[in-house]
Amino acid sequence: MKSKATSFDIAYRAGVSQSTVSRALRNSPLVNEETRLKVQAIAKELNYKVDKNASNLRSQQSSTLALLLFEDPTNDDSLINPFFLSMLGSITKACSDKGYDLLVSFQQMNDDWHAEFEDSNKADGIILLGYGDFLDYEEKLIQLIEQDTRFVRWGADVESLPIVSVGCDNFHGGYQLTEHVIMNGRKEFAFIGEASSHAPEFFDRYLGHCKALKDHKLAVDETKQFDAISTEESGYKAAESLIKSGAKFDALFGASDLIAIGAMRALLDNNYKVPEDVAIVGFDDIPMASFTFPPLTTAKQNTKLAGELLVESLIKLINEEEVKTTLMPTSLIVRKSCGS
Amino acid sequence: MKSKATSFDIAYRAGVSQSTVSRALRNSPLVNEETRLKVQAIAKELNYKVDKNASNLRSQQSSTLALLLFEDPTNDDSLINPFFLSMLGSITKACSDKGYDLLVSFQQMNDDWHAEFEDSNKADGIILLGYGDFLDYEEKLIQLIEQDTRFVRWGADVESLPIVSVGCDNFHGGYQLTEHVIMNGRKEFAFIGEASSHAPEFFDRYLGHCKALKDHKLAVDETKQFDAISTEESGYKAAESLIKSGAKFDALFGASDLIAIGAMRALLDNNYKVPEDVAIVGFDDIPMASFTFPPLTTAKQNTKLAGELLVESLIKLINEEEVKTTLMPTSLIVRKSCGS
DNA sequence: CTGAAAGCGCTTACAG
DNA sequence: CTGAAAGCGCTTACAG
Repeated sequence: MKSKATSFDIAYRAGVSQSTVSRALRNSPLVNEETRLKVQAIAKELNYKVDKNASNLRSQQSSTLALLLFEDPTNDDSLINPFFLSMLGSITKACSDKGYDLLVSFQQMNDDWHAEFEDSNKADGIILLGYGDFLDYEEKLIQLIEQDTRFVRWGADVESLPIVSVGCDNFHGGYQLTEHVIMNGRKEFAFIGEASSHAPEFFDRYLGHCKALKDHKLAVDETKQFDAISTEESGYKAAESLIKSGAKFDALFGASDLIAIGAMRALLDNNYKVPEDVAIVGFDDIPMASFTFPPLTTAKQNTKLAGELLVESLIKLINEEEVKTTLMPTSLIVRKSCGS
Repeated sequence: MKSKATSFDIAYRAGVSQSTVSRALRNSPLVNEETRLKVQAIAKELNYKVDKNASNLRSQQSSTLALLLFEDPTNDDSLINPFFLSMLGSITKACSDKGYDLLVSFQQMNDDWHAEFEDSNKADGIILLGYGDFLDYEEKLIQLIEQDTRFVRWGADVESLPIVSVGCDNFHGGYQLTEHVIMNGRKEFAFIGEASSHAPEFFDRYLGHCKALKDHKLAVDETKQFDAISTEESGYKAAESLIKSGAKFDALFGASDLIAIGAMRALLDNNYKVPEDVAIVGFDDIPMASFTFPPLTTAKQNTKLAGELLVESLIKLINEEEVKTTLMPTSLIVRKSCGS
C-alpha cells in the first residue's frame, strides 16, 4: 500500500503553507481563488483525501450518524424484519443525501448499547430503530437522556420523556382499517398482536380498532385478542390458538403484515377461505403484502419519508435547532383480502 | 452536553500516568493487575469511552469496514433491490459478530466513489455490492486495484483481474433450474434478462440454461431471449415484448426473481395461466418469491452465508492473510410455478 | 511494570 | 489573504 499523501505534501508542491492547503481544500473564502485552484489541482493529482480521523479529532465532530438496529433476543438467527430493512434502506439514502456517513450496528435489546458510538466520538448522534419489549427499551432511553446523548427514535411518542420520535399515527391507522372492514359487512373481529404497554405501536392500533368498533356500535370482545410478536410464525401460532378457541369471527386484524401473513396461512391451512369466510388486514405494507393470495389490505407506513424525517430531525438536534416529534399519517391500501 | 472524560482525567484520579491508563484500558500485559483493575473501575465510573478518532489516527487503523452499495442510475428513487437489502442485513450482522463497525454508503455507478472511505482512513477495507453495467464497473475496479485499496466484492469471478470475489455458481443454478423445468415436460423456453458481458451473473445463468437445453437435445432459440435489468417493471415490459413477438413458449426463465415476478404479472394480465400455459422460474429466492401466485420456483442464493464470507474474506485481506475467491452453491427451491 | 515524550494529520485562533 | 503554532486525545517506542 502506497503511503498516503498528506496536506504537507500538497503544501510543499504548491509552495504554500499547510494551513493554506487546509483552507483551500475546505473552500474557505479566506483563500485566494488562484491559490485555491492550484491547491485543489494538486490534491486531485495526488489523489489526496482528507484524513477524517484527524479532522474529526481536531474539529470534534464527525459528520457521521449511527443507526442502532436492535431486536428482540428471541428471534436470533432469522432475517431482519422486512419493515425495518426498508427503513434501513431509506435512512441510508437520506444520510448520503445530507452528506453524512452512516454507521450501522445491530444490538440485542439486553446489550449495554447505550451511546457507545456517540461517546466514542464516532458519530454525532444516533438513530434508534427496533422492536422488543418497550418497558426494557424505556430504561435504555432514560440512560441515553441522562448522558445527554443526541438521538431520535422511530416509534410511538413517549409523552413522559423528552424524546424526539418519528412515528405513524397508529391509532388512526387501526381505526381506518377496521372501519373499512366494517363497511364490507364484517361484524366479528379477532385481533392478533400484543395489545399492552409492552408494545405501544400495536396497542395504539388496537385502541384505534376498538374505537372504530364502538363508533359503529359493534361489541369489543377481548377474548378474541391474541398476543403475537411481529413474525409470521408468531402470527401463525396465534391464529391457531384463535381457531382452537372456537370463537366466531369473520374478520381478522393482524397488528403487522407479518402477523397477518402468518395468520392467513394458518386460516388457509385450516380450510378457511379468505376473504369469503374471513377478511384479513395487516399493517405496514411491506413488499410481500401485495404478493400474498389474496393480496393483503393494509395501512402503509411511508418508510421513505420516515427515513428522511429521522435523519433530518437528528441533524437539527445536532445543530441545536428546535425539533418536534412527528406523527406521520398512514394510508389505507385496499387489496383483495377483505373481499372488495 | 457534559464534556467527555479523557484518559488524563482517569490518570489524575488513579494517580498514574496517562500512558498507563491507555495500557490498562487496552488490557496490555505490561500493566500490573491491580493498577489495571483500578483504572478500569474509574473508567467505568466516569463512563469513559476511548475516542476512536484519536486512537485511529494514532494507530492508523479503524476496525471499521465500509459497504459500498452502488446502483444503476436508472432506477433512482425506487427502493433497494430486496436481494441486496438482505445482503446488507447479513453483512451488518457478520460485522458486528467480528467486532467491526460498518459504514454504509450508496453510490451511483457514475460517481467518483473509488476508495473514498479507505483513503480517508475511515475504514480498513471495502465491500462492494451492486448492480449496473459491468463494463462501467470494471473500470472502477481497476482504479481500486491501482490504488492498492483492500476490497472484496459480491459477484461472478473476474478472471482477468486479481480480485477477491464471493459469488454464486450462476451457471450451475441456471442449469439446474432449466433441467427441472424440462423434467416437467416443457420444451420451448423464453429467457428474460440481459445475457452479455454487461451483466456477467445473468450471462452465466443464461449459459447454464443453454447448456441444459443442449444436454437434453432441445433447441436454443436466441430470438426468445429478451433483455431486462433486475426490476419487476423491466421484467413486465420484456415479457410484453415476448408476447407481442408471437413466439411460442411454454416456459419462461427470469434471470432474477424480480424479473420473473414482473413477467408473471404480464402473463397473467394477458390471460396466460401459470403454470398451466407457461412454467416460470426465477433466481435469488427473495422473500417475495414464496408469496407470488403461484409461488415461484427459483434458485436460492444464501445471503446469510454470503455476508459472512464477504466480511471474513475482507478481514483476512486486511490482515494480509491469503484469501481466495469463493463460489457458493445455489439450491433449487421447488414451488408451484412450474406445475409440479 | 511505569512515565515522559513524540507524533498521528488535521483545524483554527492569532498575528501579520 | 497567508503562515507559524498550538492542540484535538490517543498509542507506542524509549528509557528506566
